[in-house]
Amino acid sequence: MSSSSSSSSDAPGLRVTVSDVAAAAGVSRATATRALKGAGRFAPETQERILAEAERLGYVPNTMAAELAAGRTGTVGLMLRDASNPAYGLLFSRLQDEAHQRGLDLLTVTIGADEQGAKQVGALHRLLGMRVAGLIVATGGITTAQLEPFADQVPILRAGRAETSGRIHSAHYDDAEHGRMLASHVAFLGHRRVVVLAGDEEASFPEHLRALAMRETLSDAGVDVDLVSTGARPDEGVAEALSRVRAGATAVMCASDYRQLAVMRALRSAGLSVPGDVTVTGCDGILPGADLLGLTTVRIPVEQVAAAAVETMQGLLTSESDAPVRRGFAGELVPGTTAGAV
Amino acid sequence: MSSSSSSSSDAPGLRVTVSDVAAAAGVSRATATRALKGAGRFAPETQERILAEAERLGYVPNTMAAELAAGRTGTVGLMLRDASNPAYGLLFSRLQDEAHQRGLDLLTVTIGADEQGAKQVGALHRLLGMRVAGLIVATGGITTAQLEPFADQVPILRAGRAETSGRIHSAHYDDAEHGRMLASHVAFLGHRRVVVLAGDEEASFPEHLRALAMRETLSDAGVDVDLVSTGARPDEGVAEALSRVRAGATAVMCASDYRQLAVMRALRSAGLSVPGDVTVTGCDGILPGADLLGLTTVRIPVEQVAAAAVETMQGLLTSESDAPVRRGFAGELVPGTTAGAV
DNA sequence: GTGAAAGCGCTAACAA
DNA sequence: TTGTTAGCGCTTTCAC
Repeated sequence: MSSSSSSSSDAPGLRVTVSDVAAAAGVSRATATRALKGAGRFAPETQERILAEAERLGYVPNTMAAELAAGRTGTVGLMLRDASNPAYGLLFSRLQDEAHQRGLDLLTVTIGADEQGAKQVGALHRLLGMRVAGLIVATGGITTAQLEPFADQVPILRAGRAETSGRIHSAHYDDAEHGRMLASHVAFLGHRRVVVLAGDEEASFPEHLRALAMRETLSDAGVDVDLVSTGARPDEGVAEALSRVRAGATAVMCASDYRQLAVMRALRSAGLSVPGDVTVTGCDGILPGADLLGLTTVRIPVEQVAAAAVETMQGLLTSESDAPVRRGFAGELVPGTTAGAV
Repeated sequence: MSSSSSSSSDAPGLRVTVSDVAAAAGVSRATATRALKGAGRFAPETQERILAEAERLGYVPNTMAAELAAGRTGTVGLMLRDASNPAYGLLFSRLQDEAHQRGLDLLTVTIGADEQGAKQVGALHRLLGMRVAGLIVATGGITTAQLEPFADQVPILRAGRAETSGRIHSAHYDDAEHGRMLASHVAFLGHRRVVVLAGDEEASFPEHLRALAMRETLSDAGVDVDLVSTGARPDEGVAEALSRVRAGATAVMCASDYRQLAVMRALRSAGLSVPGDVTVTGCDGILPGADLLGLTTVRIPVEQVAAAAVETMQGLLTSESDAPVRRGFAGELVPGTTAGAV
């Protein structure tokens, strides 16, 4: 069938190169390349033959070679925070979907939430080393300062959390608004003394933002606020919160659903009822089964943030606009059964 | 400071090449390469100088070029099922951790649970196109037949679900055992008529395995079994299950925690109490807050599977052994409050 | 210990 | 329409 020279039958798929395909089809490498990707000029019937040979040989184009030669990359790098947290898992999933729909390829590396700075930078370099066309950063573990040096060489967008640098774009949750929504709800329910439980700035910036907004909103409403700020682990500070409850607080506002779960556990073993004795709120709204638990929370707009992130990235990739893009999104209050009137 | 020729100051990091570094340090490309990666021969002080220049210029090695030239890849590809499911999110997270600890780099692509075959193959080719050194497949969406052609060119390991092909390795959950564990528990509690609710073979193979094992174990114990087999969506078949309960079944065994949640929702709105009126069980045990809901389930051994997967892959990468590796792991029964004695 | 040279597999002008 | 010719940035013998 084929009238080429020096082709080996029974070729091992991944070792097949364009040259092999070209030889098998009796054309030059250049023609094969063009026909294979359907760009440039070539005779339809030539293409047919080439495609057939490629298929027959099990040709899988070498992406690295292609991108190296072309001098550009078709992929966008994604740095993700540990996906064991469903909120990040979902964000990951949605980012993937959006990218896929828009024809962008995503290459993902993840970093544990608690990794050292060195590892974070390592992951960053791994992606940059592949010369990704753009970078989406969905982890708070990497700082603006670490990102900034590369900002004028490749578009960088932070997803999930707001950015302060003028050179880095973002599609983020409006966590301050989330805090306000929940705080208003609690104040409206008539609570006059409230504990706000959150990770500190270091441990979780989003939680920190939420907590600050809660405090402010509550204070403005004339509510007494006990701010308990702790580390990253959800059970930290729970005991402290409990003692404040015993001292008279009627509600515990948690900066995340994880903390809310931890508080509910503690309350349960302390024999206190929710919301009978204490009102509890969280934030995230991603947990499957949250409805059965009746969690009072805010459902964060993961889908919107993901869509905005990918859309913005695509815009940055095609246009040459320099203006920093910043888009914030607020979620929706989910009034559950864990919050009650005083 | 530097006595090189034709170097531009203020170089843009990602555009810096070894040649630039070499020139800046006054050595040849070859020497620079060696010193940079600390392999081969070079004078310690030369290396020092080269490293310093690299640092100063913000050199980020081009991975594609490196791997193309070297003819090998340092990364393992990971095909992941949609991480919005916490069980996969956690698996993802643990695989990452393990790989990281063992010095393997993971490159991830994900595919929605419901994607067409074409997209799955597209993702597979994307990874193979990068000439990954190995492939870990953590999605049921891709079939053995699609994988097999490549099995002798690159080690392939399936994570999570068992493999039947003799050329593909696996580290998987022992889902049949999970089914047995739960069924024994329910039989032990004295239920004599039980509904088993699961996705069919097509929709979810693991669920299918669990369900079959449940049915067999229950039957062997002399229990009447109503097998309700449906599609992938967790709420499918719930109405059917309910009607069987009304017809006398005292327990609903779900093949996943998601279904368990769906059943509990339905039961709640139907005014039936758990476990008073009906016993409900699930499987997965990954949901945060499952303890608060009192879910009766099996906690699948994600950590063990992830560790085995990466460990095995590393072995395959280094040794030349051909023997298929198959390792199955069973989880632990989590007796909750959703299952009661008759 | 260091450098020169020959590619890795592919793409992209430019000729033909 | 097709082929020729240079590379992309890096690695790696193999001489010096």
